Amino acid sequence: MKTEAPGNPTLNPPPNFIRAIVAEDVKNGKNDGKVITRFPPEPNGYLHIGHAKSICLNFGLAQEFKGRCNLRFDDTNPSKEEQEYVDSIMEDVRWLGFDWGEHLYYASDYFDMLYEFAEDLIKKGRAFVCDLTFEQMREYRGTLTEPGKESPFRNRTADENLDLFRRMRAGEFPDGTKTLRAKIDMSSGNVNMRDPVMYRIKHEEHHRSGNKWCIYPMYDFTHGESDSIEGITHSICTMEYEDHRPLYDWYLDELGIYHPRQYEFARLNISHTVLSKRRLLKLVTEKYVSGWSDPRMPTLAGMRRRGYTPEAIRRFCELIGVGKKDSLVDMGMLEFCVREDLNKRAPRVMGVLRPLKVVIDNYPAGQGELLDAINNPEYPDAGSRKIPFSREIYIEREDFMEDPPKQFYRLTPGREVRLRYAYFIKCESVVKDPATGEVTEVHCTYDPATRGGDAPDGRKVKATLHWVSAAHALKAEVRLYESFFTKANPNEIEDGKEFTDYINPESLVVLKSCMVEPSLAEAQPGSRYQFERMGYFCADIADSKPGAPVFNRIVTLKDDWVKFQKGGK
RNA sequence: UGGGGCGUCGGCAAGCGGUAAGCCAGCAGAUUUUGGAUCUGCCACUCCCAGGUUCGAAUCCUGGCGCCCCAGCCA
Repeated sequence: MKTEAPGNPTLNPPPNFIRAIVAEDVKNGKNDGKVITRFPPEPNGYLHIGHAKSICLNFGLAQEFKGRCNLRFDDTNPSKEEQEYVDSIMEDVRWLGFDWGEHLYYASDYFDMLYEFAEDLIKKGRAFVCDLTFEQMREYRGTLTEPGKESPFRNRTADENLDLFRRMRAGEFPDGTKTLRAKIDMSSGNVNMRDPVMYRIKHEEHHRSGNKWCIYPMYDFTHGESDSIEGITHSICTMEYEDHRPLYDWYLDELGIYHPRQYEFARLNISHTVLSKRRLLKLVTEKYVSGWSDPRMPTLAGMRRRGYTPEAIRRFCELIGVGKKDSLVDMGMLEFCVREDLNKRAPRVMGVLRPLKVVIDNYPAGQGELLDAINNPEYPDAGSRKIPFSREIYIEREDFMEDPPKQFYRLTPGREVRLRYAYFIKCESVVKDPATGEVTEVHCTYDPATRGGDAPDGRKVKATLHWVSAAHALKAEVRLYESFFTKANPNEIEDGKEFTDYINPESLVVLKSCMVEPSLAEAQPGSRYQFERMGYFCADIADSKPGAPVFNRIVTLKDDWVKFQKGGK
């Protein structure tokens, strides 16, 4: 089968406030005109479309301004992080089309330096070892409206703190018994500044540093320093970190090291899906889906398996823009991006999802012929192919109606329609299951003069149907995917409900007896097609085999008839 | 009577004192061997509200209102 056409080039991204800041800095020669960004995932889950927005922003900025973007794993919590996640993250970033070159980093590689920074702050009297328990610390922290109280351990001498901290590192104390805290301001309106924890004791093996450490630095104490070490110029993160910026700045200032600037943008929300790691993890661990790469998941792995292209996802990230306000982007926007890409790329093919047998009574039995079909009208280079035609064919069940409404102009008793690339056929009679009354077979006659699909006498038909020759058809499994959640925003949960209550029971419908044209026997796993009139489909990466294809529906075609039916009822 | 952020079309989103871009969706029409694609046209006298400054405000000021985030030894 023909390979798909090349993807759409990425267009110039529209302006946004972060690009404007970066452009201004470059213009003013700040940081010697260099732009160094970073994408800093924690390896505790799979990347999703929300991460794609951040990846496109960070790597996109680096590309545009001839700088670079580092991939840095923010792996400071050994209890949640795993190698499986770092592997998947690297695979997904590459698949999306970005390259970090040599610049792969791990926060855990900075543990030695971070430790020295911590000792430095202790010596400067800006950090202390605290013996408060979990519960006590919560009490001392105060509330959102009341200031906190200072820890009774806050005034230990630098020497004592140093000794204690070294002994923490040496493993002398059990988990949870001591922390290293920054000495800032317990009465700050910003809770992050109320003597935040810098290090905690965790006698746990780390996926990279093994058992070297039993104390691990907190995010706030790690992130800014990591940015500083790497010479990051613009540290871009999501809005919820805005409250952390004063702390980010405090550490860097107290340490007196290179000070990148942090900027925040609003995270992505898309309708009819969830994008929180906690919820995605729940869907996986509680088996609501088959795994992180279930085609219904908004993970990059899921979208890849479903058949989404990296080009479509990048285009989407470009279209939605970057701002600071909460938003809920319509899933239709993402679907538009895949259709836009696949329309130009995907080879056309015929496949009948719910077969209805049609017998062409005046076509000679035992005879057949090969007809020409264009592979992609949007991409002439894709050429054409031959498809077999014979007396018995399958058409889509929904393309025939015995008693149709006026607006239905497909096959119906007495009506003539076109079989794509084949002949005009006219319905003469139907045979029904006597028990159920269901139409099991449609009998037609064809007009030999209309071979190829045009009537020499200029006769017109209203509809063109896709079909597949019964004798030559290849049986295929097709997985129809629909909106994962029934509610536009599954994060808005009514009392007594859970977000999982909004999962669409029809988000996956498996059709085992589809009939597709024989050329699909060679469909390579991962290859994408447009099944004419039905949508875009992708041969499943895991389950599709030559001769026994399995297709995932990526997205339907826009369909005015479906729209009409929905609106009309 | 804590701190931070945000409010421009049904959904995204430009706009940065000179009189509301664009995209998605929707609607109407043309065209069509995919009810696809393509093409045309329509779709915010108005920018959360109220005052004020100004010749002139979505843009500046004041005061309201609404929404989001923060009290992990998570990131």
